[in-house]
Amino acid sequence: MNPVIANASFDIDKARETFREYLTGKGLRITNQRLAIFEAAFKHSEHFTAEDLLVHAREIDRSVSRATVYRTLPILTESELVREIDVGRDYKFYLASRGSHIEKAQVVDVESDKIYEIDAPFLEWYARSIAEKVGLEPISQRLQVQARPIRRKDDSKEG
Amino acid sequence: MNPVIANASFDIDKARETFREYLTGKGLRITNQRLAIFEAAFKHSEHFTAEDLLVHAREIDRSVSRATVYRTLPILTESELVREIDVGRDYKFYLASRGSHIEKAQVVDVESDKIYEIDAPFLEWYARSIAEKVGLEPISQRLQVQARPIRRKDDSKEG
DNA sequence: TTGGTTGCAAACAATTTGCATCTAA
DNA sequence: TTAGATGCAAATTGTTTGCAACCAA
Repeated sequence: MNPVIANASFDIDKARETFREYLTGKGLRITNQRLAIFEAAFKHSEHFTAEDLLVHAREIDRSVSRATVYRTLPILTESELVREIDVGRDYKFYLASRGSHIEKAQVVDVESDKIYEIDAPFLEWYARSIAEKVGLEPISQRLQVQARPIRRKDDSKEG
Repeated sequence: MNPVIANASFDIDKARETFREYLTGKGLRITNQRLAIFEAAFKHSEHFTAEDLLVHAREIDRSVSRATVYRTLPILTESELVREIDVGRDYKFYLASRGSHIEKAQVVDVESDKIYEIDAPFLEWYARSIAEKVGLEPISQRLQVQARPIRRKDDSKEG
C-alpha cells in the first residue's frame, strides 16, 4: 500500500556493485553484455520475461544475444538480485529484487492476466509448519492464487 | 498420517461413473481410449506424468496414443477427477482425486526429488485474504515449498 | 596469453495440432 | 449416418547447447 516508502531506500548503484562483486567472487567475468542485462532487469518496474529482457538489454548493447540472456538469468537469480516467478505458464517471469525481504504471494487475475505481488508475512512461518510435518526444512516457498474480480450477487453474465 | 482411513471410503466405481456422466453431459463420447486413460490414472497411487499415464494406459489398451493422453488430461482435470500439479519443472504432474477435499500444499524434497502432498486447511482462507487486498476472489490456490532434510547443528557437510 | 564468454544456429523436450481415417451414438 | 475422436507425424515454443571466434583479466 505504500510502495514509495518501501522503495525509497532502494539503490541501484548498490545493486550493481553487488552484481560485480558476485561475478568476481565466483571467478566470472564482468562483460558488457552482462552489465547491459543487469541494467535492463532493473529498468523494468514490473515482471518481465526472458524475451522482454532481451529486447531491453539490446537497447543498451546491440550485441546481446538471446543465449546470453538465458545464461545470465541464473546468475542474477542465484545472486538473489532477481527473483524467478513461475505461475504455471509456459514461460517464466522475473522481477528485480528491490529491497523488502518480506515474502510475497502472487495473485494472478485470470481476466486481465495481470500478476500482483502481495506481501505475505506469514508465508514463511506457514511453509515451515507444513514442511516440518514430513521432517523437512524450507529452502523457499511460493503461494500463488488464481483469481477473478469479485462478482456481486446480481452479476449473472458469463465470459 | 492415516491414509487408510482417508481412502477407506474412496470408490473407483463411483469415480468412473462420474467420468462417464461428465463425458455424456458435455456431449463427448465414451471411448475405450478415454476409459483406459481413466483407469490408468486411478491405478497410480502417486503423482504421475503424462508419459507415465501413456505407458500405463497402453497396458490396458494398446491403441492409446500420446496425443489422446494429452487431449484427455484436460477433461480429467476439468471434471476434477484428477488434479494438475505444477511444481515448476518442465513437465507437469497429475494426481487422481480420491475423496478428501482439504486443500493440499506440495513439499518438494530437493534431495530425493520426492513430492509430498500435505493437508493445508488454512490455505483457502489465507489465499482469500490475500486476493481481497487487490479486489479479487480466488478461483484456486497453491502453496509449494522447496525443502531439504532438517540439518542438525553439527552437520557441516555440503552437497 | 588464455580460459571464460559470446553469437549463431541447431538441438531439445514437453505439448499441441493438421489431417485422413475411424467409430460411438 | 455423421460429428466427434483417434493415431501419426510434423509443428510449436521456451529454453539449452555445441562450436569457433572473441575478449577480459
